[in-house]
Amino acid sequence: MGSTSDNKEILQKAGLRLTRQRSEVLEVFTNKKTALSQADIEKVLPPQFDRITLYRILRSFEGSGILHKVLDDSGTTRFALCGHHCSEEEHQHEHVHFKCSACEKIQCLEEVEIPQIRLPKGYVFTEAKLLVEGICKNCSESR
Amino acid sequence: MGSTSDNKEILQKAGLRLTRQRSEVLEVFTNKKTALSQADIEKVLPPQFDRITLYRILRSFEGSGILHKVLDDSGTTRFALCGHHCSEEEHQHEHVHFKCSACEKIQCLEEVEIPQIRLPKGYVFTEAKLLVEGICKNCSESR
DNA sequence: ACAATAAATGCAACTGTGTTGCGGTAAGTA
DNA sequence: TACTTACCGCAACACAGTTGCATTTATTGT
Ligand SMILES: [Mn+2]
Ligand SMILES: [Mn+2]
Ligand SMILES: [Zn+2]
Ligand SMILES: [Zn+2]
Repeated sequence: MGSTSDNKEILQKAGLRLTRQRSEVLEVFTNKKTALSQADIEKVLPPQFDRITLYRILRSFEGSGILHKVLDDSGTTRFALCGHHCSEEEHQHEHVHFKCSACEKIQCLEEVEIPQIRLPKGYVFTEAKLLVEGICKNCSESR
Repeated sequence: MGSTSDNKEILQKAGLRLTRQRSEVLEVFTNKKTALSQADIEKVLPPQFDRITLYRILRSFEGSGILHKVLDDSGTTRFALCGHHCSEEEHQHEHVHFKCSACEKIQCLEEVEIPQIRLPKGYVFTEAKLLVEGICKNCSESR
């Protein structure tokens, strides 16, 4: 449950002003625990919430290390809350993203690290992004 | 260099008719060896080439195992040529995709396999897609 | 509490990608 | 060569992404 003071802290740390709109968006992310597309968020936000404002909030959150993009071959961009260690200077996301083919939800598996990759000679490694598809815990248990 | 007979074989195996348009698209993929977005392809194709035709060719190639989608957090879908073992029934892509932050090109590293991932209890593994970012061989050598 | 100021919002307008329907065209086949 | 059906090309539309600019509002200092 994201309290107002939590939101305030998060935004202050990021050097962003605390506005009603940003709080609402943060609420959405702390309630749902999955990666969300802009459309997903719009569905749960009040209908008068401005589309462009949401768009800019998402980008600014991404830039300042509050959210990170999640890879997905569906074509639509999704975002998820960053962990502790992310800042404007550096994002740290060496964890796995899991997409459930039953419920279609994508979640961060913060505890699952991406194994070391051995690249061919000449290639320089910077970062790895791993999407695992399968059946999530929820869906595999509920049957 | 993709010869016409190569193209014919590829399409026949996929159960698709050999048309001028499909040949042209296949040419593009065999010449450039990177993953390509629709916009990338349009740039090199003759300008009168129909956008929707290209769209449908890409989807039908994907469905029949000639092309596969490549994950990318840029938002635009990219495609790359599948290896030998892909068919309409099953795609096999347990290899790494590499995105160069200098030239922005994405290529398949067919020889680099995705390591085994150990998921938390309750999660069922189906498939993994890995994008590695860094500097490609070309860019790291040419300086 | 108030004013100053810089950041953030809201609206309009536009670009580009993705998607479907349908009538015409041409590839495969006998 | 003629037939059948896949494929193409065009029109039209849905929707995500993006920018400029005027207005509002959170923050900071008085
Ligand atoms: Mn994550
Ligand atoms: Mn590949
Ligand atoms: Zn699920
Ligand atoms: Zn490069």
